[in-house]
Amino acid sequence: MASLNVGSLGEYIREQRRNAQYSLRQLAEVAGVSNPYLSQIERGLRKPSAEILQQIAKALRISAETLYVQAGILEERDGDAPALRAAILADPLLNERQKQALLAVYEAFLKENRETGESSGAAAATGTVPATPPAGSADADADADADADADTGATG
Amino acid sequence: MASLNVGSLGEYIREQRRNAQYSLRQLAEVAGVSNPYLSQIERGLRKPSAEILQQIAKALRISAETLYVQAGILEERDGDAPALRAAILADPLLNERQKQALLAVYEAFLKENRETGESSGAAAATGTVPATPPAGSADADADADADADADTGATG
DNA sequence: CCCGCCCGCTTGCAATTGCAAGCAAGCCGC
DNA sequence: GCGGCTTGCTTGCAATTGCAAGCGGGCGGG
Repeated sequence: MASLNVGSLGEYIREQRRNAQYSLRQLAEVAGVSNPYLSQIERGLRKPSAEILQQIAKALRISAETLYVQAGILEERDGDAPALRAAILADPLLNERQKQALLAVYEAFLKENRETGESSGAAAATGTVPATPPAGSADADADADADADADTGATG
Repeated sequence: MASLNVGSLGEYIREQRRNAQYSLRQLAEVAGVSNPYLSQIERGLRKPSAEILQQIAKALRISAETLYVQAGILEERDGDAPALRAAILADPLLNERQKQALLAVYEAFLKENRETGESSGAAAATGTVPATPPAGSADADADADADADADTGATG
């Protein structure tokens, strides 16, 4: 696996963790992995197995597939727009009429966004749900420190 | 990972390999893994990484996702309504309002289907494509031997 | 008999993965 | 100042992963 992918995986996990306002130890605990290992993963020093990615994803409340894609072990649904199209078409719980209807709604929204130039440019593009940290802590201070570390990490 | 899953993974790979009429060594070579390791995988003695599964799947000309599902590192798609939910929430081209709207439509369809008991239950099977073996060999004999081994392997 | 080829599997080992124990630094209250 | 707590990271180690070298067996041809 190219270290480039592993690097982006770690950055991605760190980003999601911060979005969720978890400290490294908090996420490690919730995910059931050791905090040093999670640190190494975030810094791209280790390449975690799919099981570990699954655990991390679950703790971050994102889909495991998202992390698999980042790790390069799953193909991206290439093209964000086609991804949802494919998902709609592949959903076994919908019949053909409903699929087409959903697609039509989706296309209408895309068109609307193109015309208004509006989209959810929120950083939570991956559907991250900011979770409350498990324990109270000096959140403001932790964020400040985390930002400084993030700059350092980007160098790695 | 429960050894049960690993066991079924190995059995599945062996089955697909036989369908493709590959010997263990042939598949190992095409997949780019060592033949002893492939043997161990098939017998459930080792739990391969996603990368190895990817290589094996490619050699067998099946989707990697199929093997991921067998290995338990990917959720099976069928009946997995949350997958489309996740896709909607993950789509970066939609804003929050549109995401919620699409989800509402989706939920309405699911409810409709539950009441009518109707859905397009087209099950896209794993689509195994038997491939021709890379080299000619005593296929009949190899199959006979392989069957005997298969029985032994099932005991393990 | 021999040899060569094929088959699947055994075994020992190096590299990798994931962890436990612990470090250093920052912040806060006394 | 101190101690207690939090933070992210370092380090050594055990277990696991994947491989190379090789085994034993079957088959066919000389």
